[in-house]
Amino acid sequence: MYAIIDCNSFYVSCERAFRPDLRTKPVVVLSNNDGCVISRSAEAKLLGIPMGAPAFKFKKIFKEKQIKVFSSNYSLYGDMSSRVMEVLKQFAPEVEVYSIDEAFLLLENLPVDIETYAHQIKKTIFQYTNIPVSVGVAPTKALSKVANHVAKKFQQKTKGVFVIDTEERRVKTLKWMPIAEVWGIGRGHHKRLSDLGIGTAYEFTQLSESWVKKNMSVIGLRLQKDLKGEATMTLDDDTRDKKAIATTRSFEYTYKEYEEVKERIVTFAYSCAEKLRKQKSACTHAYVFLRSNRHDSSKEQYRAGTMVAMPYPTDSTLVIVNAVVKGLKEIFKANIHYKRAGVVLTGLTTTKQVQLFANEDPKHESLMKIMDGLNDKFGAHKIKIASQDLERTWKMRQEHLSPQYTTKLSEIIEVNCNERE
DNA sequence: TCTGGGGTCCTAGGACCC
DNA sequence: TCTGGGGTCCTAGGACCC
Repeated sequence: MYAIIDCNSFYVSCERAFRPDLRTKPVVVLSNNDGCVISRSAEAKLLGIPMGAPAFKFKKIFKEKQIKVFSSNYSLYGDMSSRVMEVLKQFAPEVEVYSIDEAFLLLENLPVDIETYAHQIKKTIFQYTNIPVSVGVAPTKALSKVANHVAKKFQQKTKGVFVIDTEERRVKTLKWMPIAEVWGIGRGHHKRLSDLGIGTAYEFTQLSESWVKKNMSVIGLRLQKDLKGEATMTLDDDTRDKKAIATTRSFEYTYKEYEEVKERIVTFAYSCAEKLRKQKSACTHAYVFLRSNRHDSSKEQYRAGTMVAMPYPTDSTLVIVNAVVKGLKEIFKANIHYKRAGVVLTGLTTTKQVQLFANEDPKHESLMKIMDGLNDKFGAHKIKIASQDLERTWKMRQEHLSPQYTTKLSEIIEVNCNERE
């Protein structure tokens, strides 16, 4: 049987873990730049705050309804996530970390019945991390996601755990499950299916395989089989390397000048190259893109992107920066108000393969080692290259940031003192 | 004033090869 | 009458996920 463990309102729960006073209050967490709502507590949901709500439009409501607002604090969430995953590893030999707040477990040879075991998992995670989770258990991954949806939806009744372990229960659950909520059904597929009169997951399982294959590709077909109870997906090995590495951002303001945009692009490339070396990969291509503000129709709209090839597979910040600047020159257009830009590295290979080519100036490798070492020791972005603005680091609006409870020593001491008080 | 960011996989179609 | 056919690789774009 597969279990999926999913943290409830994860970012909000991370903030609450260190603020017990907020445990029953409405809380939301905002995206980068304090742009829109990306996590809501149950209380905030009840007050009608939708997912993705633009913060500036809801400012008044936040105040009126006394909703506590946080800027996103990714180092905190990342750290809390690893703690949750560590606890999970005690419960199953195989764990697939599926996202920052979810993991699949393969459950076999259990000491107790499966539902009791699922409750034990939930209880232990809360005990060790203060993070509430929901658990769905079923014979296939897609069905376990359905079970998890039920556990979340009927929290009182299920106590956060739902198991699909009989054919009768599978059918009953799928007949209730709205097709739009099924894992793997997005907007496009939902539209196509509802045009056909399909409203529930069960009706979807009754469609002919040829129709599903034709209209939803082999992915849709796999999903259909999985929902029928025939497992087509196994646990993924989550140690495998990424196939693309991206750094993309919206800006706090719009930029018009080439030099300003270039400085941002260089910083994005720098950050990508760092991530690249961390997973010991090299890249062959970089994609650079620019966008105007799509919400501002009074200004000229512009979007452009280009793929640039590296002279050889590389992990050197200097080579990558040169390449993306070349790409930027191709797509930069004057008199545009730029709001968003990004760099995506692709064609990733392991560094070992790269050494076969050995085209790179050998000095780069030792230089990169020193740069990474210094940034590691003295804090990210202390070492920069000449085309980066020395005054700034990331420049993001973060008006409601919580302290670095788990990763900064002074904060840890402070929290402990408060607890003692 | 003000609307996120980082990923995966699949398919169709073009370029190119023999 | 009749104007090949099979294959690979790459890329853009679309679908989806959290």
